Amino acid sequence: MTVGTEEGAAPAPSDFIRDIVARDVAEKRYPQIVTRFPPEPNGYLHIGHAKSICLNFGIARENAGRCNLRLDDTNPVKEDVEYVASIIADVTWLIDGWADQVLGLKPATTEPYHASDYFGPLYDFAVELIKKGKAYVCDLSPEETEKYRGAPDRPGQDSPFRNRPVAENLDLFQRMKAGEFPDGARTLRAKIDMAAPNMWLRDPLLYRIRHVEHHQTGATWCIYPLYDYAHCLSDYLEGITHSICTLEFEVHRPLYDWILEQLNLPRPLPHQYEFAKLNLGYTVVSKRKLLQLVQEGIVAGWDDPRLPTLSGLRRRGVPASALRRFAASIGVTRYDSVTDVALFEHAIREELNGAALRRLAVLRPIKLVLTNIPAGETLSVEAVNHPADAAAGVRPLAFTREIFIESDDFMEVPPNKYFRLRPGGEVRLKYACIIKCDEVVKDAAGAIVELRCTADLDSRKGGPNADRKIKGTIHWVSATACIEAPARLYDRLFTVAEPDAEGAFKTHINPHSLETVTARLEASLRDAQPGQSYQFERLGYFTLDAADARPGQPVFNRTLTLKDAWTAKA
RNA sequence: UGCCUGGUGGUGUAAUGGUAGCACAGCAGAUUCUGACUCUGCUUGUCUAGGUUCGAGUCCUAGCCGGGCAGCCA
Repeated sequence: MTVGTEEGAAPAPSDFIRDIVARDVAEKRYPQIVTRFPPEPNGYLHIGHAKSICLNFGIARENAGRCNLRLDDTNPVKEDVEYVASIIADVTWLIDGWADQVLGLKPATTEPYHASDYFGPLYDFAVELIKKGKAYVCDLSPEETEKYRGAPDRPGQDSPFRNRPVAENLDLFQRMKAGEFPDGARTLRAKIDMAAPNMWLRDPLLYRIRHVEHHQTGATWCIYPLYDYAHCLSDYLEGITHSICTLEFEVHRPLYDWILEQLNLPRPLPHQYEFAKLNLGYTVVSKRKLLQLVQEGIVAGWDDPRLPTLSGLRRRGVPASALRRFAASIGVTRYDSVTDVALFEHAIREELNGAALRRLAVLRPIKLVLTNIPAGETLSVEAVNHPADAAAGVRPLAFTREIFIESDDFMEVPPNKYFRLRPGGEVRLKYACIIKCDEVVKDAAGAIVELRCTADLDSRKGGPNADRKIKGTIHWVSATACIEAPARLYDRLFTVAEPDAEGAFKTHINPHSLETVTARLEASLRDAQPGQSYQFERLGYFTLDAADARPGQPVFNRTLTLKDAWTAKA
């Protein structure tokens, strides 16, 4: 098998974040570059996360650094272990053979880091903030808190609890932790500035009370830190140097820096940098919307091959290397763009063209009888497994009197420049020989029943007519030696490039995003291997469906069609 | 009418005061036992207006347009 070469094909990626890292390396600001990928376990990872994973792990591998996988699990109400398992599987798959050597896990384990690992130290830091007069316990209700916050163009008001004495704050916070108060009764807030133009500096909440069990820490805690408080300190505790996130966190950066500053921690401190998240045409990349598609049964599950989830893409047959190649090709900027799916499809085709074994299969068959081959006779022809890789070898193909060809490959009244089969016309059967169409047999209703043709057996490889020039070459399978299997033909899930432009993405669902046909396949495909890509020649790339295929009973998913310059025009 | 941030061909990106380049897509052609792959060529761009400068996509000013921010979500 030929492998993809996305790392060798492109120059080392360069972008504004890597420029910053390079500068920090040159100035020796850190002993080692350490990044992190911090998903919240409340959903499945998607192609947008792949961009972030490739960025963070890429920077680590280019700088002999480390990238920690960290589950950002500070909100037990929304999170679940189901998601933890899928996240680990997806990240492992995506970086395997590429950046697995820089994957940071908890020391001496195969466990990823968890923000919940730090609940203890985080509590201690909070006590310190209180002692410094930088945080206070607030008794305002959620509604009152919102009211006091003001609005972007209007300053907020100080909470009446803002100037509580340190001793009282300490006592109250300890009692919050001890479970003395119900959910929502009190919070711990940073004491910053209720008139700050940046809303996130208006005494942001640090801790809230939630009497729920956590999937990692059980019933140990009933107060849970909020993102802004937990994230910067988790970064600090892990020795993260470059904390890379998406643009919507930009307004949080002053708070990230503020918390670390107040604690007077030994330097160097981590720094946050933001980049634009991925938007991809003809799909949605948002956990919330993906969840909706799954829950409403619009797709079959998180790993539905039509979804841009990593598990869906994997099941569809998209190799991890194609995702990496794609990520490298789109770059990293602060410009909020919509990437053309063509860029993604190109990356997939680049990888698959090199990696896929060639096979013959017919999706929509027409029967074709070669009248000069006796019934019951089986000729054998040789087919190559990969035209650009002789080491991939050859295989025999059964060639018989009755075969199937693709219905698209015959037209009674063809348009100009159609160089497939037509009445009285000739075409080459790939790897076999040239045939001539003598007769079109129809039923009473006028539908084509079969084509009767003559084979020029001298035009087989090595024969006297082997080099006869014929414009068209089509694929085929033996009608008597083929096998049948379901082939799932996927198309884009949405009919428009920006399904969520008006916020009603579900009105643009493509009703034809999945068509299942019974394909006729060359017999060797009975033993198709899981995880292997196959190019059904002239049709596209296919792979075994990991969930539904059984040994000897293949089920194929179409990853992607081949580029098609003919039907695009016709 | 608050704050932050961004605008380079159809799309994604590069150019860090000095020839606007690359990839994708599109178009045309060559090649082809895959109308694929490969190869060749072509079309298309610096949001606007001023200013600084020998020279501006880049610096300055003003405007226009887009994104983000008012969860006890992340």
